[in-house]
Amino acid sequence: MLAGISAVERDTGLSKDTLRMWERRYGFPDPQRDSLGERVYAAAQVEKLRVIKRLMDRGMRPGKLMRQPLEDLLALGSGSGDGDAAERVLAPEMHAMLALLRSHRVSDLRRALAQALARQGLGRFVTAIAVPLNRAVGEAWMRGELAVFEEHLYSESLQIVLRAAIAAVPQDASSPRVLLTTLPGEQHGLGLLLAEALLALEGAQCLSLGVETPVADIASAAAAQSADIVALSFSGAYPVQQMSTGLGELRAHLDKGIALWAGSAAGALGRRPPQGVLVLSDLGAIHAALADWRALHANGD
Amino acid sequence: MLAGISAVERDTGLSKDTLRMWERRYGFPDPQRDSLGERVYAAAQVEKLRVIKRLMDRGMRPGKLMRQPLEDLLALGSGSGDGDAAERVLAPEMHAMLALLRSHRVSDLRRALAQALARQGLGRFVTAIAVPLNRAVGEAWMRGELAVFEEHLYSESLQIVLRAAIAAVPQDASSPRVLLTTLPGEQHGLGLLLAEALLALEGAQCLSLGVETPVADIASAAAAQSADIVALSFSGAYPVQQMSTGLGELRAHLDKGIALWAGSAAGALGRRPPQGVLVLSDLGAIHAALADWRALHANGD
DNA sequence: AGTTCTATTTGTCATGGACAAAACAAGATA
DNA sequence: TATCTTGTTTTGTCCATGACAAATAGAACT
Repeated sequence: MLAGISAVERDTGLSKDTLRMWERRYGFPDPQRDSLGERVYAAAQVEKLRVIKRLMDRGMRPGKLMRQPLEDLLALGSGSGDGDAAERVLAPEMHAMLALLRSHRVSDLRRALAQALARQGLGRFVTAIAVPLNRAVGEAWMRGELAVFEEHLYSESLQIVLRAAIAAVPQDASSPRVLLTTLPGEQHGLGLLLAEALLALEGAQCLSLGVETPVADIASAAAAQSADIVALSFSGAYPVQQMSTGLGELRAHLDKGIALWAGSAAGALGRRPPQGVLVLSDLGAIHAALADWRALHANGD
Repeated sequence: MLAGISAVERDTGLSKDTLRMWERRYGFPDPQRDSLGERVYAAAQVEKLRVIKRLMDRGMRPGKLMRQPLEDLLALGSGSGDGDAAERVLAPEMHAMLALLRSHRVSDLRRALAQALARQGLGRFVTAIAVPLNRAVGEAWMRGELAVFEEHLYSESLQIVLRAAIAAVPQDASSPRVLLTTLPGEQHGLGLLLAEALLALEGAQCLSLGVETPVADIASAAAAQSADIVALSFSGAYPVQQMSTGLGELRAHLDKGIALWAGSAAGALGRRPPQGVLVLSDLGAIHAALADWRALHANGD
């Protein structure tokens, strides 16, 4: 269970440069060396690095995390939830779903998701089930209660259910036309799918490019499809600087008449949102944003 | 239209180290420097790097590609097809689809795909339409006839059609149970989806983990789901060494009774396939492989 | 409490050297 | 002719260290 620096980079998302720098500055990680003098990381250290990465995505700083033992880090992870109470109340069937996931009853999980969807409707399903479940899965992973492959199973199941639901929403030629994608480096597509579901439900005409579309190509696509809105999705793991730069560039490439929305759970961008970009800090904000857009473009634009 | 080394790494898939090394050895790329002495790549060079990368994925060596002008590289790309004749004959409606893609008629493209699927059946659709279309799209991209976002549109459309088709295949509790995924680093999920379609069609019970599952987790998942077969998909861009190492490791983690299949277009692995791994060089090989498996496990295992 | 300024923290980039693994070429052997 | 061995070239990754700007935290000040 030993990994070279390249594998660690793949598995943690931390660059080789960063790994070496941390070792130099903080003394962690502390890899062994093979006969060639190359770093060899023990599995436990890789695990700790993954936890640290996830905590950093929540805004914590590496210098303080680095020396703490793994246990304390895990405590940090579950303790800092700011909406726990609300979630626990909201979660009648969520726990059942988590249990299904833990016992690997995938088809039952998929069925439970589909049933919840049918019962509550797509809109409530997204905000009341999918979003809190996402967070719960992430936290369970960090506490070590969930293996990576279980996270994959969850992600796939939800994706299948959502895609089917989106396909079932009737698509008339209504406005606005929304182009959905993520910037290069953002491989997380679930948020995109959730946004697409809500938008489609509100009668917007959605077109998804999938993940990781270069800025110039987003602009081309928006022009070619005569989109009214370009909606980007960001996960907490996306570097703030890249987000800011990317949004600025895209805004410059994009026709003035096209709105640019950025959905991001990370609050960091909230302070200085680039001009001409609407930051939605929450999937729930989509409804209001769409209403605003429609009010502004009511005169048969 | 200038990019830092980090952006080039993202957009080309070439590591920073490789980019610097090429510059040192071959004199290309030849970036300008900003006021800080950092590399700044012109868009044309990034474009050429992308083409070179794709040619290398086909087995060509960088030393020879590097000094040739872009035009010659493009010629290499389209000329070296080894099945052109067959494809041109097979492609009655493929060209129509490509035309739809080029004119950005996405909903029409999706409809055309769905119609072809309904007419020919899932099996023939995959081998006679999806696979050659994949290749055609890739080549068109390399000739500069297709923008990145058009490739994304294509990929999304095909994915939606395929997922719907797979969901429509009745899933009884028949054997074998197949677990599908890709190794870390392989983000290309279309091949996986195509394989899943064919397997589901043959009555196998498919469970996909999506892309990039760590080796240890694949093994855990296979055990938890009591899979009979683990099927991995590799694109041409996947490093041969990583493929070989990964397959070997996975084979070691996996129970002896579980078969390990690797679908790879790259022939490079064909020479030295790791022991206990069945290499399928072609989606068409799935049928035979499954028949073999069933023959071996006929006695109600 | 809010704002400006300074100090610290942190990630990324550059350089140049080293080396193994892969690919290739050539010669030897069956 | 085809296959195997062996030497050579090509190629990517890794290492160490130094430098610096951008982000953040903390302090001083209005």
